[in-house]
Amino acid sequence: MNEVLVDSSRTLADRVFSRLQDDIVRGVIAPGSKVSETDLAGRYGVSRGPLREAIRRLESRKLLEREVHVGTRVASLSFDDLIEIYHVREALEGLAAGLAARLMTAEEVAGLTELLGQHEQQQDLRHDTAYFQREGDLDFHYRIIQGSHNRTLIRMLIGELYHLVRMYRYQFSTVANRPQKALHEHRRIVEAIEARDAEMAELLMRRHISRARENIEQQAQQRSPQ
Amino acid sequence: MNEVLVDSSRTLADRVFSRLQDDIVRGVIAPGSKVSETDLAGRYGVSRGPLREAIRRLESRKLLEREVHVGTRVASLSFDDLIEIYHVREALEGLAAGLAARLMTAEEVAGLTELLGQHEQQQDLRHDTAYFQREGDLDFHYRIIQGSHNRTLIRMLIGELYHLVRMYRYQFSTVANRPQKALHEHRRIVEAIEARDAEMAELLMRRHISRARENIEQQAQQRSPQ
DNA sequence: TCAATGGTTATTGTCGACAATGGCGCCGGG
DNA sequence: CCCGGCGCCATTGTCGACAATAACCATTGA
Repeated sequence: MNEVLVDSSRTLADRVFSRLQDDIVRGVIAPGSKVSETDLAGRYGVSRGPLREAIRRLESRKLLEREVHVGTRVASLSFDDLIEIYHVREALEGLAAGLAARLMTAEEVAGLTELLGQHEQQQDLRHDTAYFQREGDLDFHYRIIQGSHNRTLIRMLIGELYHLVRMYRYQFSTVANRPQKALHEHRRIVEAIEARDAEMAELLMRRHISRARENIEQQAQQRSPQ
Repeated sequence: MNEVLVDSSRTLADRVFSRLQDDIVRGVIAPGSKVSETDLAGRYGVSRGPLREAIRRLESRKLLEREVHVGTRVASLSFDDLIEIYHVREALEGLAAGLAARLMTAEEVAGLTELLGQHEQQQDLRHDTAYFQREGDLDFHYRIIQGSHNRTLIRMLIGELYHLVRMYRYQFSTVANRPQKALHEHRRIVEAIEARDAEMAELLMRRHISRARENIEQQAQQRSPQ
C-alpha cells in the first residue's frame, strides 16, 4: 500500500523482506503453515543469510513466529488477538486524530478531504466496493496517522499494527458490513479536523474504531456461538 | 530489568542481542557513535552472522540506526523524540491502567500494593533514591502494563518504548525532580485500581505521564533557553 | 589555493559449508 | 498391543571467505 516495492533498490535482505511480508499479509503463504528457511531461500532466489534477516524483522512485527531449532511458522491471528489490537488502535488512532487536527498542514487537510470525496463517489456508484472496504479504508486512516507528525506513533501504527490488521482482513476476507456508516463517520472526523477541533477529532476516531471492534465481536459470536 | 539475562540459554544471537541492548541502554556504548560489525563481533566473541541478526532486531526497536553500506550507529534521542514517546505513552499507559483496573487478578493487585509500599518506605528513609527514580519507577509502570493482560499492548510498551525511555534516562542522567509528587500519584493510581475504577485509573495515569512530560519540557527549556 | 578526480581501503552485503539440535520413525521389550 | 529408548534425518545455528559499495585521501589541473 504505502511501502516502496521497487525491486531494484536497496539491499537483497530488504527486498526479500518486502516480498515475504506481502506474501504473508495477502495469504499467499497460508497462515499457521510452517516455512523452511531453505524453501524460502529457493523461492525468492537468495541465500539463507539475507532471508534470515528478513525473517527476524518479520518476527519482531509478529507476522512470523519462530521457535529455536524447530522452525518458523506464519502467524495466525485469533479473534482475541484482533480485539486486543483494536483496543490499542483505539488509543493510538484517537491520539493521532487529535494531533492531526492540530498539526496537519492545509495541504494535508485538503488531500484528506479530496480522498474522502473519492470514497463517497465510489460508494455512490457502487464501484470497487471491496477496495474501499479494504485498502481504501486503510488509506483514510493512513493519512490521518501521517498527519499526526509523530514519528513514533506513525511507526507503531503503520509499521507494525497495520500489517496485522491487513493480514486479518485477508485471512477472514472480512467485508465490513457497515460501509455507509463507516463512511459517514469518516466524514465527521474530517469535519472535525477541518475545524481544528482536536478533542472532537479524537473522540470521533475513538468511537469509530470502537464500533468497528464491536462489529467484529458480533461477527465472531455469529460464527462460533459457543 | 525484566528480560532474562541467563547467558547459558537460548541461541547466540539472542544472547548477543540482550547484551548489546543492555550496553546501548546503559550508555556503555556512547549514543550516536558508529559501531562496526567486526568490532562488535570481536567484542562479544561471536561471528558476524548472529551479530547482524541482533543488530536488525535492535534496529527495529530504534535503538540502532543503520545506513546501507555506510554503517550502524547508536540512536541518540532528541528532546523532541522523547516528547513524542511520552505522548504515545500517555495514550497507551492510560489504556493499560484502565484495563488493569478491570482485569488484574487479586494477587496482582496485592503485589502492586506491596511494591508501592516498598517505594514509599525507601522514599521515607531517603534510601536508594536514584534507584526509585529510575528502575523503581519503571517497575511500577511495568506491573500495571502487565496487568492489562493485553499482549499487543504489553509488547509495544515493554518491548519497544521502555528501552528508549531507559536509554534516555541514562543518557541525560535524568533524576526526576519530583519524586514525592510522582509517588503520591502512584498511590492514587493504585487506589483506583483497587477500587476497580477503570475510568479513574486511566485518567490518573494519563495525568501522571502528562505531568512527567511537562516536567521534561521544562528541563529542556532551562538547559537550552533558545 | 582550491576543486575535481582517481585510486585505495575499510566496511558492509552475500554466499556456501559445517556443526548442533530437535523431531520422527523404527525396533525391542513388557 | 502399547510404551519406551535409540538412531537417523531434516532443519536451524554458526562460521569464515569473497564480492560490492562508499568513504577517504592524495594527486593533478586550473
